[in-house]
Amino acid sequence: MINVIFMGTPDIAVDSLNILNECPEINIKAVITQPDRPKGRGNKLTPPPVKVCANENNILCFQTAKISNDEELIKKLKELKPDFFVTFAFGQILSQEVLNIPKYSTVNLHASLLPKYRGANPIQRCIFNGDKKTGITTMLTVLELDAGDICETKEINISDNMTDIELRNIIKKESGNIIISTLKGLINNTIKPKKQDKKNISVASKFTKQDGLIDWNNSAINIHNQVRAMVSFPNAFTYVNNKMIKILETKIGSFPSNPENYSEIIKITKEGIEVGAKEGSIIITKVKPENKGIMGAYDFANGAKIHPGMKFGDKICIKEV
RNA sequence: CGCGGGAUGGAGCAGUCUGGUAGCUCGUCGGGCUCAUAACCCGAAGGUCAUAGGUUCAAAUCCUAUUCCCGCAA
Repeated sequence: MINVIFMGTPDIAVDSLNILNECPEINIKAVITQPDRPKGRGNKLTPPPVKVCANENNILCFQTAKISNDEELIKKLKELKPDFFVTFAFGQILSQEVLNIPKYSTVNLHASLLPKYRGANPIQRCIFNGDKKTGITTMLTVLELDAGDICETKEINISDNMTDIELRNIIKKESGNIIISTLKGLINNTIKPKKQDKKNISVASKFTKQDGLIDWNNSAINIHNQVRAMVSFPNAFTYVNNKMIKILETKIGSFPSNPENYSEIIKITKEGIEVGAKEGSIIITKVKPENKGIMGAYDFANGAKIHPGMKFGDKICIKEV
């Protein structure tokens, strides 16, 4: 029996926790997650998804804002005598004292092919950059962020229209199996962790609201990648009639590049609103206007009286951030 | 009680301030034109205006309460 303590927070980690929990050779001694946070409309206190999952499965669950300073929790963790810590999107940096607790090691799941895209936002960044493939990596956790030796990797192909939500769901489903095989491999000594290739290191930072503003002087393919990388957050957006609209889904259009028509609406069809960009055009197919729900671009054009010849991005007034 | 927007035929919206015949762009159905069409022309069906009370001769519109949906900020 392998004794594991699982550390994670958001939804993407929930499947892995479930799969580990169902594995007969693995015993989850406890789950560590972030505290409940005020969230959404009305600032309601919301528990992290991993906590909800732990409660449903009657797994011991601790919440802490900073594990490396939580002497009481560290003491409890030592008493549980875990073989491994497994971390996945935990959102906290572990101290050396914490890393020393498990009998074998701390294993981290990371949603990229390390050493590419170290850091907080590997899933969205690889789509944003137009990559054709990414993957999942298991690694030994060290003090430096995502710099530990690599245990196993699994490659995932990114299709041309895949969104960050779709990619996240794939990773969510796949990651449970790779972590189990890594734990077994480490115990049986069939996995020999390898150093990361320092030449290929890159860091993936989080997006801010401002990263969502569409630059219509950008190429059609770059705008398309921006839109599909940001569907969950913060959303690609532009302005029309002095109102903000979020753009949730696009296709590459067929109109040729013409510096005169950057940001101009070329035509409106049932398929969507076609807009000029550098190196091609973009067909907007799904939008979310200010204070409205998600709707088809054609429906939006009907109601909001959008016509060819109008331009996106006019009358922009962005508040200082 | 963090701030704010919204609910009107099948879809997206206007009308509400200033109460008085249910409107716009589409969709659907029927007909016409066309080699043809996501185009154009003619006609039709389809709405307890979120719910419950109140004010009024009269409420989508004003007042009160309720439900549901959404944006922003953290």
